[in-house]
Amino acid sequence: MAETQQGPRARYREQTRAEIKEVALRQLADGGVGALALTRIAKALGLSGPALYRYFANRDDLLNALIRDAYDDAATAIGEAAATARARGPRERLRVLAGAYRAWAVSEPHRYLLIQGSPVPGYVAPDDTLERARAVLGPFLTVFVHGSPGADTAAMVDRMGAWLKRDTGVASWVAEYVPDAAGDDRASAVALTGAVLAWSQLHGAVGLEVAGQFTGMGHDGETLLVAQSGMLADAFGLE
Amino acid sequence: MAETQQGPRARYREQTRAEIKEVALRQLADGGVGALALTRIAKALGLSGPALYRYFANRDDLLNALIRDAYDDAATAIGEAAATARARGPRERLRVLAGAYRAWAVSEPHRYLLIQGSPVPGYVAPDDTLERARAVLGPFLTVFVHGSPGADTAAMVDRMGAWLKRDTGVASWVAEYVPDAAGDDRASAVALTGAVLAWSQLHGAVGLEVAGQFTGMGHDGETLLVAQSGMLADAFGLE
DNA sequence: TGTACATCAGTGAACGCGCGTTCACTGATGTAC
DNA sequence: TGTACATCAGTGAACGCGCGTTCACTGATGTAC
Repeated sequence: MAETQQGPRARYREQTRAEIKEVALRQLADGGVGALALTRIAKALGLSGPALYRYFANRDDLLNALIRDAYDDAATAIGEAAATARARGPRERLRVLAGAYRAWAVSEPHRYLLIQGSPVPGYVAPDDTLERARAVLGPFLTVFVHGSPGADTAAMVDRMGAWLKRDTGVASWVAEYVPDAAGDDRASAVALTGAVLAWSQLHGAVGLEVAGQFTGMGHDGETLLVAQSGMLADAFGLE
Repeated sequence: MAETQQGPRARYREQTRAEIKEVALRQLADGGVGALALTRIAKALGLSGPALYRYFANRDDLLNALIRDAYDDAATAIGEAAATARARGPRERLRVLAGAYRAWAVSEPHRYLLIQGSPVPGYVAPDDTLERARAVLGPFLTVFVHGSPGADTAAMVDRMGAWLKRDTGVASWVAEYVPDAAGDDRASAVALTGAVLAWSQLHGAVGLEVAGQFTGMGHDGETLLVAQSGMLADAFGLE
């Protein structure tokens, strides 16, 4: 936003920050979170260790930045898919969104693991994480608003309804993505139920694929996704 | 098996090994895989560091043992649930198995993460891991043998059928758990499809719950599972 | 346009830490005759 | 039952390593007048 007002120094600074994150991601890619080491990043960039502290307060600060970026990137990918499929029916929109989610995760598994993998011990997520995570899931809400879930899902819809009543943050999030459900408690709860179910299914399929559990089966991450989103669409009577 | 033939020395050795694993699990529980440190385990047991090398060749060896145990424990839990529900219909059996899977995972999240979490970087799984993982999933095969999956799942059934033809290991695994499908390629593929779908769904639900993503929603791990297994049962026309 | 000053990037030395692992050893426990 | 020997648990010292982070500093770049 204020970028154009920044002098060359600030621009150079931003660039170096980007380079640091780039190297950090490469380390993450071939060594996991444990392999993220400031000293090694510095060396890779031809800098001395302490120089990095000009750009990030400490290791956790860098980790935070990477996580924020990952969420934002994922949200963008999902958002674009949602925009593309806006005119389609809910059933196909679900498939497109699921495909976009998987595509992003599979193309950069280490970033997916960063935001959805095992909780990093000792790491405390910053406050805005929740908001960013919601930006990723938001488009899924729109798929299910007009769905009518079956008997097995009834209990979950009730729970989600209660949650909406209790937590104004969630309520306004739902309202933001599905404004046509404003005031309709039932529709909001249904949308939320569908989104959480979709999230759970996606995490299962993508998490297993990323962990390499499907190797040898014949590449079926996409096939699995089609089967799953079909099931979910059926369960909500989507067209 | 040969336990009764072992002298007191061997028995004592087994006991110390167990104590080491116990402390290791405690470390895992409150610090993740990165917190597993031989020297700290030794200190906790009142031993010097090098003493541990009498019991485990190195850190990876200990990790292997923990992973093996976790798989075996999970397999036992699922196996017992399967035995309990043997007389029930497939729909309810699925729910019971899913509940048992979740119960085990939630009661010891660190062990679940050990076998299903992010791949540990640099760690190479031993050969018998596959076999143990199959022991966990085996009972799920029996649920779906006589199911008739819908259109969206057709492609996946085909893939699984091809996999069964290609990989004799999988084929014999399926044959072991669902002997009544012997020679019936279609039924075997259907059973395998259902099991993989169930696995994926369970991993999603349990993985998110274990990562703490559901906190604040009101405890709905079980509700989610009921919704999911209901959907899956519907998709396969289970009774 | 030139000068004085402030800001900022980056350095090198140093800190304390905990880690996995090896080695040569001591002393207790079990085994063979 | 007693003795000689082999086996095994455990120790303490030591290794090299890479880590995050602090500190006092140098030199270049930007800014104000």
